[in-house]
Amino acid sequence: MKEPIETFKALSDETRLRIMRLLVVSGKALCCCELTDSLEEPQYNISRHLKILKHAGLIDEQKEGRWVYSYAVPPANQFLKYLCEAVKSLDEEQLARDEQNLQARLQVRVNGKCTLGILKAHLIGVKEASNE
Amino acid sequence: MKEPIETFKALSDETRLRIMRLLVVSGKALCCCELTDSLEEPQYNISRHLKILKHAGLIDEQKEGRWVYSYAVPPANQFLKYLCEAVKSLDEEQLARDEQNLQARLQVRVNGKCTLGILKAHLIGVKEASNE
DNA sequence: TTCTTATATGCGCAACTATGCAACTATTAT
DNA sequence: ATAATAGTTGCATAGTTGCGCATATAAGAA
Repeated sequence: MKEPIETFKALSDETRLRIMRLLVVSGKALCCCELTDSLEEPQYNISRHLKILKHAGLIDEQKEGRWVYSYAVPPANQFLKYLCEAVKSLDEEQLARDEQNLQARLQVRVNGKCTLGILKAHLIGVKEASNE
Repeated sequence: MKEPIETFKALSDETRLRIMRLLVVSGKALCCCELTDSLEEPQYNISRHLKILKHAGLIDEQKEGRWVYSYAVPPANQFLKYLCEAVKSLDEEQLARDEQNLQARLQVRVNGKCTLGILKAHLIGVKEASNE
């Protein structure tokens, strides 16, 4: 009974749901800085939420030098398959924006790999007042 | 974005997930005391969790005299349909026990309606040490 | 070795959550 | 009207969660 609860909990946070959505719909393995730039959330939050998603068994990761690529684990049972479909079926503006940001961000990959780190400098350390 | 999050949150609690499961798989409208006897959780908790599920739009209710019958709302979109299927697909011992308790409890309905209140007296007010 | 950089994490805090208890409302029965 | 009963809710509390900040780790670059 713990497992499904933990899965629902993992998806109960907006940042985590946004991350899952990008991983699931893109089908790609994305590094922390790409997710940071796409969601426009502080890097340390992305990192923390990735850890929670991983602990819940929804994602896994693969290290490549300084970069850690996270990807959605292929659903191991019906329950996870349905949740995955549920995430895909969401139609929210925020998610569409994230996906656009990701598309743009993926353009700067070199040979299919991230080489740049976080481009939106204000997301690295401190959260600034947004003057946009 | 608030809505899917609230839905996931609603399903992130064990008691609520158990309630939803009973409502979804039985397809019936169940009153608070039937759920209390089935889940063997204090009545006031069942009541509170029903309120949360209702607020999340997953269930609705229908009053009949002193009884309040809650039922799973037919999923209004793909997202909810998938979640509903996910809940149905769960295979947990606890859920099986709940369903057995419910079947037994439904036997005592008269003309398809509950007439008895809570049968397991210790679930009414105070939570006692279980000597079973 | 030293610097840079991608990612991770300890700390403190404010907000939220589930719970037990007790008291309450609302509806039916006597 | 009074009692009984199905369900609700306010309060206090213990536990959890997400966040900002600062700093740490780890791996490549100079």
